Amino acid sequence: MAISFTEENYLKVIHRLSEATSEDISTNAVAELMQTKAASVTDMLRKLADKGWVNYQKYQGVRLSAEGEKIALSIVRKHRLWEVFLVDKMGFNWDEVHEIAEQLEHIESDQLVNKLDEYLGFPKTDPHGDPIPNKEGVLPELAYSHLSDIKATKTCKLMGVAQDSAVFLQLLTKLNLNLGAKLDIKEINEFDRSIFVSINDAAPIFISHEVAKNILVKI
Amino acid sequence: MAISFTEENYLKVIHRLSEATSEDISTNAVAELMQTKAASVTDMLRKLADKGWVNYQKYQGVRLSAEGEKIALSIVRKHRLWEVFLVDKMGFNWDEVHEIAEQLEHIESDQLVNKLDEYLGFPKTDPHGDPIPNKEGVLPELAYSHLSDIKATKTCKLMGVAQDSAVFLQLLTKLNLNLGAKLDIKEINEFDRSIFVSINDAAPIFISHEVAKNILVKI
DNA sequence: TTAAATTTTTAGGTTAATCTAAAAATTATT
DNA sequence: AATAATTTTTAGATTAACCTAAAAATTTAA
Repeated sequence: MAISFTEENYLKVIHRLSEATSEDISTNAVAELMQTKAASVTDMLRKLADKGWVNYQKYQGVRLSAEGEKIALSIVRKHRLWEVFLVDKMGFNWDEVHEIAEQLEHIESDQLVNKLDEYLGFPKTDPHGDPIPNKEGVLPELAYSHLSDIKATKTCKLMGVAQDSAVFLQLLTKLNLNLGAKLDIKEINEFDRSIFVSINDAAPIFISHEVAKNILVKI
Repeated sequence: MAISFTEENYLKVIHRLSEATSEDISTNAVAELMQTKAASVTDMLRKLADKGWVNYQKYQGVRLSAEGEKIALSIVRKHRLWEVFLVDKMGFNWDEVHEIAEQLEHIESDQLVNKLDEYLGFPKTDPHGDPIPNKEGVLPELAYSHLSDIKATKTCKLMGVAQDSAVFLQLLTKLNLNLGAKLDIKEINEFDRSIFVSINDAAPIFISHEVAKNILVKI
């Protein structure tokens, strides 16, 4: 069935919200991420339900159907593969690719996506460490922790970020916090939950809880 | 000023029609290429004129303004660069890339286009031999002849095609008529204007006038 | 457990891009 | 040059995606 860019974006947003919870997704939550009004969301949810891509009962919130999930994952796959392309082949920085990938994710050609995947060497994650679904829509399992959840001084490796905003990514770059960086946690401060950490064996620095919450590490 | 995909497609079509003539372009001609109705075209032409991208007086036809020309050329540039990408990097055949490039040409990022151009080695033509405008919108001059216009037996080189349809391109591929092929014209038949020609020194074959009209050669 | 606050939906409109049918203008033909 | 044929425009609708304002349902709090 034909799908519009807008419908794709709704499915993507519902998918994103569903990853964080097992509850049904509220109209308002969708509205906020879609940067639109709740009334518009209600209209669209009814339409998506008619097409069989979501399960929706009014006042009860929404969740993706199996088919909706499949579509959402194919968009995520395209988004993340294009991000790899932009960074690895086009030479963009990791904080510059999100907006362009938002456009490229809507290009429709399974053949192209699969050729791109091959051309990039079947990457498992995008430049922010987010997992890339394979052709069948299966996400590789990556068991990462939020840096903020770590309770003891130890060594870990930066594997991803929980936020793609340019300001955040630029800050990380400035601090030398790139994908793969080695982190030696020296101290965890109870007072403000800041972390005193050495990055790639450099002199240790303080990292705020706010930043640590958005850093994913492998222990 | 913001521009929609549809507006971009109208400008592209008017540009294409303008290349073939110095006259103003008729509403019907635009309607045919846009696969829509004349009434819809009239509406859009008024809108494009309001935005300053075309000069349009009702009943008098339309032509691109300087600014409209600039936009159209930037779309052509993107379309053709993406076609090179699809053939050279993704491994598509020249008859498979048009539809995908129709989508990719609307991706908005000057930075991306220029990086792509560089990545591809600043190609002068696309996989069909069509010239690629540079960053400034200047088309390289390629003085090619239609094979059908050649009057005497001689040797020439296949430099491009005047049509991108998949059936035509697949026929050329079957006949070994690829970009760069050497053509030895052995005979030109007055009766049906067919051409007896040897391709890359193979045994000569007959090529119809209809096909010859759509082949561009360098003498 | 009722009232207050919040969330969600409905009702009624708007805009962009399209359509059909009819009217107006232009071009071609006798 | 008048009429016929064609092209183009106008008028009035339609659809997708959005909006605001008001009504209805749900949740929270007194």
